[in-house]
Amino acid sequence: MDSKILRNVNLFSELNDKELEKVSELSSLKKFSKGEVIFFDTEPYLGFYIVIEGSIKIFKIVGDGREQIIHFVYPYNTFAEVPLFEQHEKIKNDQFTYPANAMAIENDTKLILVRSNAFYDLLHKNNEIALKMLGALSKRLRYLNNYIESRMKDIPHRLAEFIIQEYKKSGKAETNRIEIEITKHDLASYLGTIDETLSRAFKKFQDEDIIEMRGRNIIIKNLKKLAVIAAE
Amino acid sequence: MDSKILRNVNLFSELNDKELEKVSELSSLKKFSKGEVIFFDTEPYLGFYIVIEGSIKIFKIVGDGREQIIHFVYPYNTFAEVPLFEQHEKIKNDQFTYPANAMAIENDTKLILVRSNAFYDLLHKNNEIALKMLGALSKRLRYLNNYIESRMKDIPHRLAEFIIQEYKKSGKAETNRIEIEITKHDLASYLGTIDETLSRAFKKFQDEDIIEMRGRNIIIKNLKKLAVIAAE
DNA sequence: CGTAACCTTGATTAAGATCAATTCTCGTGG
DNA sequence: CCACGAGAATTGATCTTAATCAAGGTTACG
Repeated sequence: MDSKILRNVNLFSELNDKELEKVSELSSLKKFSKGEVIFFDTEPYLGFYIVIEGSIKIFKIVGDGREQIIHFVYPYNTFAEVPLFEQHEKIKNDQFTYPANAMAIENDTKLILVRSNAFYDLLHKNNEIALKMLGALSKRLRYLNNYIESRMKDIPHRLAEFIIQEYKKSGKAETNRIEIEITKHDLASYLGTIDETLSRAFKKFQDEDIIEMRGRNIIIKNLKKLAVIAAE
Repeated sequence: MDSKILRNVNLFSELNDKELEKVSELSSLKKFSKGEVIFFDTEPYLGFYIVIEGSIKIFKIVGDGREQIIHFVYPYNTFAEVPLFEQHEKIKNDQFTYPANAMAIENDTKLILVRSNAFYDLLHKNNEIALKMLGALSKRLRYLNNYIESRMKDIPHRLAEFIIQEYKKSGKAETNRIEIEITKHDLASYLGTIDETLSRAFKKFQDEDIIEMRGRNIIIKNLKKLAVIAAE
């Protein structure tokens, strides 16, 4: 695999050529098409992934088979690093599985798999990497904290939060139009609900003249009201 | 503060005397009585804590003022480490607050506050500490993952999970009796519900002859059934 | 032994899931 | 270019779970 790609990954930015080469040797580029499963939460842990192109979703299956999306991962971000820090012997003996399921949500999704064995040594030698990982994990912890907090609010509330978040992400300067990149089904799952309930929440916002919709495009007509709903 | 106490904290086990002394200098032992607030999520971040004696709860306040307990912390465990790994400049300028609220749940709860400035240097020099922190954070991530997963199940399910977990913790060998250490109110909040609903769930289990209760003592009469409920 | 904190019980209400139909959208082949 | 069909999205009716509201009962402890 070309070690040049790795250089763009924030996690590896401090590595010298030799180290980069080492990671590269034990990493591999993998391609997935839309809907393809990257791993199930029952599979033994091999290593963590970096998204290079496309996007993936991390999800759990609850009781009756419904999926609950925990997050989406976009280029140059990593996922499934957590088991790395278990006792290494256990990973070697396949005693660890992935903590959730992962699936590609776009065609031509390109990922790098970094095998845990390769990474283990590096982590122990290179303090800078450990610190970067700490940064990444703490970011994830903060995210999960927010996630848990927002799960205590009702669905319109969560949807309002989501729309505002997307609005902030998307330039926001000149236009009030945002486009959601995922299917409504995935959005419902991400918000912790089902298609019908999401649909009704969208309808409610339209009836109240807060948004206008055109397929996957949302035009925000009353940001203030939306913010009020999101805030409480 | 006596640096001998610090030696018992797993996080610091690899430190030499000099390093330990350094941490000690910038740490302080604090005592709290039951119900005393350690920090609110609106206060600027000073550093993380280690529980030495007693116990504390970490919680969020949701919309209407109800509290939602995220976890309990017991002796020799740390809490509120996450903001440590933010850009240090921001912490210095008080731009970070604690991520949630913390309160003592026992009298004579003794905590050590490790100020982030002291710790910052250490973390950058001592790879072993960074690795231990990685272990601690990944453990927490796994915990939150489970927490999110269990929040998708109904209350009897979550209660069954809790009872089994407690049963496993408590020796479990000879007796089926377990004692819950926290109030039912805190348990309700931890399970993400209210007192009345928890009470009804307990009643349901008693009516079905799964458990028997005597105050805060639970006698498990049918572990198998309990496991079935917990499993789905 | 009295009072406050803790816990339980019952009746009612509300949010969202489930079940069951439609309707909409869009790509494909005739 | 149109018609068809499949998947996506919407809508309505009903059901379930747990929150809310309102009393009571229990326990612990000064």
